[in-house]
Amino acid sequence: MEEKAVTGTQSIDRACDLLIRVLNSEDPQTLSELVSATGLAKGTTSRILSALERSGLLGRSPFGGFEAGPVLNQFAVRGGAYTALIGSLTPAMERIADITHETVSLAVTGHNGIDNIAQVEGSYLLGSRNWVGESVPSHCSAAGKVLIAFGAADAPAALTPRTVETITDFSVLDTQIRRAREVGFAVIRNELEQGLVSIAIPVIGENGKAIAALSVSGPAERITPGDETHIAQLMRRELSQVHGRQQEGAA
Amino acid sequence: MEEKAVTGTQSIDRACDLLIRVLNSEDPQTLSELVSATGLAKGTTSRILSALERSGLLGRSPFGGFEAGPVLNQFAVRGGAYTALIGSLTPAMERIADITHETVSLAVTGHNGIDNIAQVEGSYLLGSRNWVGESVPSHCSAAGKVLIAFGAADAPAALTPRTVETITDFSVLDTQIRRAREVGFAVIRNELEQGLVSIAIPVIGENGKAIAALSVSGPAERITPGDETHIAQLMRRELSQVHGRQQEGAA
DNA sequence: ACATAGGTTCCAGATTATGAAAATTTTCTG
DNA sequence: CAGAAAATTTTCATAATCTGGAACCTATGT
Repeated sequence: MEEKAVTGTQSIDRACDLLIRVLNSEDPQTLSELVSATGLAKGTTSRILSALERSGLLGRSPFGGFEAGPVLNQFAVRGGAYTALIGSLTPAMERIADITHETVSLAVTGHNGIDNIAQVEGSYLLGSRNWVGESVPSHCSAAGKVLIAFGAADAPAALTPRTVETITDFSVLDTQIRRAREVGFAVIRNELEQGLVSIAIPVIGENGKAIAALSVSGPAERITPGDETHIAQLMRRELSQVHGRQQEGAA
Repeated sequence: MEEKAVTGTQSIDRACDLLIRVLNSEDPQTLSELVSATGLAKGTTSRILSALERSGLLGRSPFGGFEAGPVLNQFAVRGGAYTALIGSLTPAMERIADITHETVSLAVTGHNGIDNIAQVEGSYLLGSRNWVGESVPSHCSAAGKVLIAFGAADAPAALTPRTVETITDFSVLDTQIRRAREVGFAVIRNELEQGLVSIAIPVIGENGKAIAALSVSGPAERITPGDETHIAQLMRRELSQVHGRQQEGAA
């Protein structure tokens, strides 16, 4: 289990870390904040950030902090790799939301967990907030379980608990994964957040592998254990009516 | 005129260059392609790309090439810094397109030229294609001239010609910039592409400086020199009706 | 005007990135 | 399917590059 150390890229690893920290921060990050967050030397940090700024990957907020630069903002405007997938599935997601009145989400395997890439709100007032752009651990999300079950994601190295009901035992997780593979859907109930229930099915790409997960989420009071199979079937039905290929998938 | 060499970031500069090349390519880029494009050693390139992939900034296409990774795709889904600006100006752009029947574009100062970040099509069949996500040099676009005139962009170091009518003389450009500052709009006519006319006005931010440029583009046969002032006035009128602040601007 | 915090530049030193070549994997091709 | 060719990754000795502490700026606030 020895983490084989990768060498020859210290400065690049540091630069990537800094860049990603800035991209994942809501507000511009100052040099000092990044210095204390990373523990790097002030001079080193300044030099790396300047290089990233020079390349246009980072930019400076008018009030003096680092933020995403023109190159990446331009990239965002062009729309990332998920655009085609989201576009092809949005109609189905809207129909599912219409029928269930619950929030419908689309997620893919991200670099560090499961990335939520699209969401359609249900009509209930009490529902999930918008978590597009956020990531969750794979072991405590329905989408994550389904993506693991269908070979598109890995379980995290450590099963960090989010609630008292979060799965923290690999054998339990494994059992659920196997069951998900059998029945074709996965569920979480109070495992990510108290009172939150979510049911997910895989979105299968042209190569027969899962490329994303479609899920319905709502409060445990509304979505009973008896509803789970029904909701999964509903999602499968609507998904099967998505005509044509879903464009190139996303990892 | 000596380019003062920046030192201490060779590897990071190379990594940024590789990353940006991949992001700006339509198709996944293979190692070999990137090696010959950059002239770097094979081993070095492989090592740097692996580091970028490890961080999630880059990913591997199923067919074996480098493409934007999950971290950046997730960033794109969240919507970049321009989202608020585009959102607040889209209604005005649509009204302008309705009235003129021509294509209306929004551009900001990018890292290497002028970046087109939004576009509304006119009703004419003959019109500009969608160039959202692309960049043009500042000296041969109307948006670029206006952004230079209002202090939001710089002229390129070299005035590379795009057509026989492209301005290649700094004194001519300077005269036009000064004129643009006086009349409040800028024009290109056959300077970016034969037959293409574009008229741009600045979008002024809260701090009184230009943050973007709004432009109308169409064929020279339809947009005569006599129309220029008229179109600029129309744009200014619609822009002035954008209620409220335009959110935080973009550099 | 002074002090303070935040940021940049400098420089000697050794850790770190480099690139040629070998090893490995993948992709053609007959 | 084998065997060759191409593409990619890994290895390793070398020195060039990056590092980090301290000095040096420059805003901001008192």
